[in-house]
Amino acid sequence: MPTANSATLSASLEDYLEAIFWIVREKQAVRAKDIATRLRVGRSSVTGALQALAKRQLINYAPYDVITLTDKGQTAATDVVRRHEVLRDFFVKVLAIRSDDADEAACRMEHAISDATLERFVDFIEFIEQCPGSGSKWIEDFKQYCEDRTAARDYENCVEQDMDNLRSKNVTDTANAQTETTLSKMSPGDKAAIVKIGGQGSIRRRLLDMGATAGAIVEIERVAPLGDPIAVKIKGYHLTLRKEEAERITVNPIEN
Amino acid sequence: MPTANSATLSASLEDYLEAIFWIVREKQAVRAKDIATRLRVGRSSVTGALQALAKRQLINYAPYDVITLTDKGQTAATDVVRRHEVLRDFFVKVLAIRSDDADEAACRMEHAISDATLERFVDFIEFIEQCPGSGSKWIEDFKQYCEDRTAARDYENCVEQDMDNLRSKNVTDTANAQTETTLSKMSPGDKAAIVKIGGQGSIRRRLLDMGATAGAIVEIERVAPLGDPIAVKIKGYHLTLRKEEAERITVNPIEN
DNA sequence: GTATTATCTTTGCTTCGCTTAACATTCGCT
DNA sequence: AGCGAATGTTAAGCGAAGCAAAGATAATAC
Repeated sequence: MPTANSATLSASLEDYLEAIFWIVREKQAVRAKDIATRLRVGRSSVTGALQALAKRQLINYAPYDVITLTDKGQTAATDVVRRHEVLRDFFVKVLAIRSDDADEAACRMEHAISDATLERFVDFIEFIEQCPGSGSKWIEDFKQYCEDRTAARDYENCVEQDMDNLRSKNVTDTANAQTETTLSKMSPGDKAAIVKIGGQGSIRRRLLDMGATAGAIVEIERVAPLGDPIAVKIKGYHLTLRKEEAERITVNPIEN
Repeated sequence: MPTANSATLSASLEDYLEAIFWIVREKQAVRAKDIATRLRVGRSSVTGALQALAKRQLINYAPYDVITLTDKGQTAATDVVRRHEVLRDFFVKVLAIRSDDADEAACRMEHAISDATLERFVDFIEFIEQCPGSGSKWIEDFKQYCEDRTAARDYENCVEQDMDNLRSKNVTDTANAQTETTLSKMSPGDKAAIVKIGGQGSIRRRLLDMGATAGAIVEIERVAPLGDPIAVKIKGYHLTLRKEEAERITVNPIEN
């Protein structure tokens, strides 16, 4: 039943195809050695992969002969390369990730992304580039914000200074300092930016460890009947806080 | 050399761990059957995976006994789940992907994302939620833009109307209609928004097929000495245009 | 308290992707 | 031309992940 033929290409074979694509660009001929070096794989593995690709009619292959992409292979390779480049572009242009890190990340994710998702990434990048007025300035802000945060994280007790940083820059400039409240007063679905984490229990430690310094967003997920265990999400982490802990956390509600 | 023990967890084992995590949440006890159903896998495969997880001290497992996560397993599972949720949140909140599609996409990508990249996603989501003033309105615009585009794509000759759409909404509101030029006049590194694709050669067809309607961004990559073959990138596709083809494409340059 | 059913586990097999070691071929040099 | 080095291929084998079928155990029914 499981025909190993056309339908889908394994991540591994996609990598080989991609490698061939690039080597064709860089050099004239494609040698197995180059593929092996590029993919950090034994030469014999390359032979195996080439045979698999040939069986799928993606490359023209005969032992000891030069390797070329068939039309079908060219199409498939182009597709993989596009996925890679779209992801890398996104990482670089939007997430402000260093170019080589972005490349590596793209390499790993390119095999897992769905068509629909990929197109959304494309649209997103395009949208940003179309909006020099608001969009790219906004992205610039984000990049700046990334740098500040990373820098700030190195300090131990960075709560106050982070707060200042954020207040002055990114948070809405309308004066909402008056709306400050504590986490214990919020309801499920609400979001808030952390202003200050009081107390010094293990919770505080844990929050700081996960990077929940001032400015981080807390989302209230569930509040138990008496308001005691409060389930929140912060930086993607789910966390359950005691009411007394939540009371020591000053936040700035965000209108939805 | 390749120790199969602690260091990294295969994508498959991460899936099992994640499944256990969720089943613990939903039901009381974790039964192998549930895992099998959830992961669409034979029961015997589950046994195998459980043994592998037990060997890595991630679960407490004895034949025919109930399954629980060890502390280490709990940590590992939480980590996987966080990756999943961060990605899903990003897909839903930023890319405006339907919730269940987002879930599926996250499921596939969660095993491939690096720590650094994940944190950037977290920061990005946080940044958006912190900026109700500019950020989320801007994201709303993007969502709107996505819908418009998808709708518009259904038409055959949607160039003109797409153009109107974009002009009135997202493109900078300063009057830059005067700066229109043709693709053949741009230099490497330049970016431009497509205004109109003239002619009716196969290139036009190809451009439309890849979704390069008006508003799409073209990036000039290389221009040959006499300006004849022009290499461009559009929607992630690399494309080589003849000069005469490029002359028929009206564009709106984007200042860098 | 047994009998039936549902659920696990074991066994044995397949595929994939990789490895090392040995063998084959081609290339480059004199 | 011929020899050695570089490169490519085959063979054997390993671990991961999956499957089906058969055996073992637990849960339930009667």
